Amino acid sequence: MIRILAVDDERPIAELLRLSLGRAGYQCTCAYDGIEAANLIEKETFDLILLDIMLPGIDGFELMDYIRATNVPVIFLTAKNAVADRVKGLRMGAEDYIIKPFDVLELLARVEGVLRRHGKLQTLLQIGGLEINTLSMQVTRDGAELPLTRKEYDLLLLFAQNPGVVLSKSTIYERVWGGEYPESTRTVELHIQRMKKKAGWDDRIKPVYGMGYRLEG
Amino acid sequence: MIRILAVDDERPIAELLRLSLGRAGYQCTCAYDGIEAANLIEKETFDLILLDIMLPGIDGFELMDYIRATNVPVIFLTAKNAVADRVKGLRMGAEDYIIKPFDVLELLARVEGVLRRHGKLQTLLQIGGLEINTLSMQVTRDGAELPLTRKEYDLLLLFAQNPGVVLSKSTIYERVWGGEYPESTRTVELHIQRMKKKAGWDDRIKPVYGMGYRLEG
DNA sequence: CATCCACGGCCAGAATACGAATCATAAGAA
DNA sequence: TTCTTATGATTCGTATTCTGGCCGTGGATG
Repeated sequence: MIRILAVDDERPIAELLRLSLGRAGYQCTCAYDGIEAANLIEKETFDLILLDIMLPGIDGFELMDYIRATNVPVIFLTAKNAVADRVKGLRMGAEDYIIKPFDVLELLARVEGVLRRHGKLQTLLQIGGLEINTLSMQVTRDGAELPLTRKEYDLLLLFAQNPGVVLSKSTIYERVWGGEYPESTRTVELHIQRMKKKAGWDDRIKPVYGMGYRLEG
Repeated sequence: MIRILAVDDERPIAELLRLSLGRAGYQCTCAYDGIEAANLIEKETFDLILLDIMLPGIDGFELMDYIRATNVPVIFLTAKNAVADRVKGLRMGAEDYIIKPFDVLELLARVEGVLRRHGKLQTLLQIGGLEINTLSMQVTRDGAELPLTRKEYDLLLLFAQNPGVVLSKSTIYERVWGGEYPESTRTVELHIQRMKKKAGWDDRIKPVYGMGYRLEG
C-alpha cells in the first residue's frame, strides 16, 4: 500500500485530495498545518508528500528542509502565478508541482509519475542476477543481501531502470547527485567502479568510450 | 540523450524550464540573452530550442534567422496576447509556440510532439543494411555489432539522418565536432573514410566533388 | 594530354578517456 | 565523544581515439 501525506490548511482542498487519492487506491493522510505535518512525518513513513506552500505556522519551504533529509518525494501545490515559488520549490528538491486549482486527473497523473520515477510503483526489479526491492532499497543476489551504500544503490537503480541505454556521465551525475556535472572530477567513474564490483557487474556495465556507460542485457 | 536549449531572460522561467525538462529526461541548457544563445548554438548542437521572443540585445526573431540555417526545430514562448508575434514566429519557421504562463505538462507534450515530428524520438533507425539504436548507441549489421568510435558513430548518425542530402565538410564539422571548420586539416575526410569502411558503406557514401559527401539510398 | 586540386590511405605523436590506488574530509554509528 | 564508514578529490598509468602531415591516386578542367 502506498502512503501519501497531503498537507493543506484549506480543509476542503485537503479533503478533496484525500478522497481522490483514496479512490485511486492510495492511502492518504491529511495534515492541516506545518507542525502537524512535521509530527506525522516524524512518526510515520510516507511514499509521497503533497505540500501546500502557504501554511500557517511553519510554511511549506521550511517543512521542505525538514523533509528533504528523509528523501521522501514531494509534490507541492502553488497558486497560479507564483513562478518564483515553483522554482524555489524545485530547487529545494521537490519532484513536481501542481497549480491550484488543479484537475484531479492531472493530480493523479503527476502522483503516478513521481512514484514511478522513484520506483515505488514497482517494488521488485530483477536484472543481471540481482533482485532490487525499491521499497526496502535492498539488493540481493541469490537471496544474499548486498551491502550497498546510498550512492551505489542509486547508481545501480539508475542502470537497472535503463538497461541497454548509454548513460553519459553528465546524465548520471544529474540523476544521482543532482546539479551540474563537474567536469574536473572523477567521482562518477569512481562510484561506478565501486558499484560494479559489489554488484558483480564488472562484465555487465561497460564503458562506451567517450559516450558514457551501458548496462548490457 | 536529447539536448534542449532554453532561451529566456527571466531567470526563474529559464530555471523552471531547465528543471522540468531535466526531470523529464532531457538534457537542458539555459541561455539568458540572444548573444549567449547564439554562442551556445554555435558551439554545441541541440535537438530543440525553446525561444523567448522578448530578449535583451538580439531578440528572438533575429535569433530565429540565425537558427534556421542550422535546421534545429524551435518552439517559441510568447506572452498571452501577442497574436501577431505568434504568427510572425510560425511564419519564420518555428515549429510550435507556447503561451506564457504555461503548464509544464503542456510544455512537455509539445516538446515531445516536435521531437517526434523531427524523428528525434525514434530510437531505431534502419538504413543501408544497418540498424542504429540511438539509445544504446549501437550499430548492427545482420545482428552483429559494429565497433564504432565516438566520432564514427556521430558521423554515421548524421548521414543516416540525412540520406540523399549533400553534407558539406563544414556542415559535417559543425555538427559532429562543433565550432568552425578548420580548412587546413583533413580530419573530416579521414573520419568519413574510417566510418565508411567500418559501416560497409564504401559505395553508399560518395564524395560530391568540391561539395561534400552524400549518402545514397 | 597536361595540370590542378580533391580525396584516400597511412603513420606517429598528441590528446583524451578510463581504471586503480591513495588520501582527506564528511557523515553516521556506537 | 570516538570509531567506522561513506564520499569525493587527486594523482598516476594505460588504453584508446583523434589529428595533422605526407604521399599517391584519380577526377575535373581546359
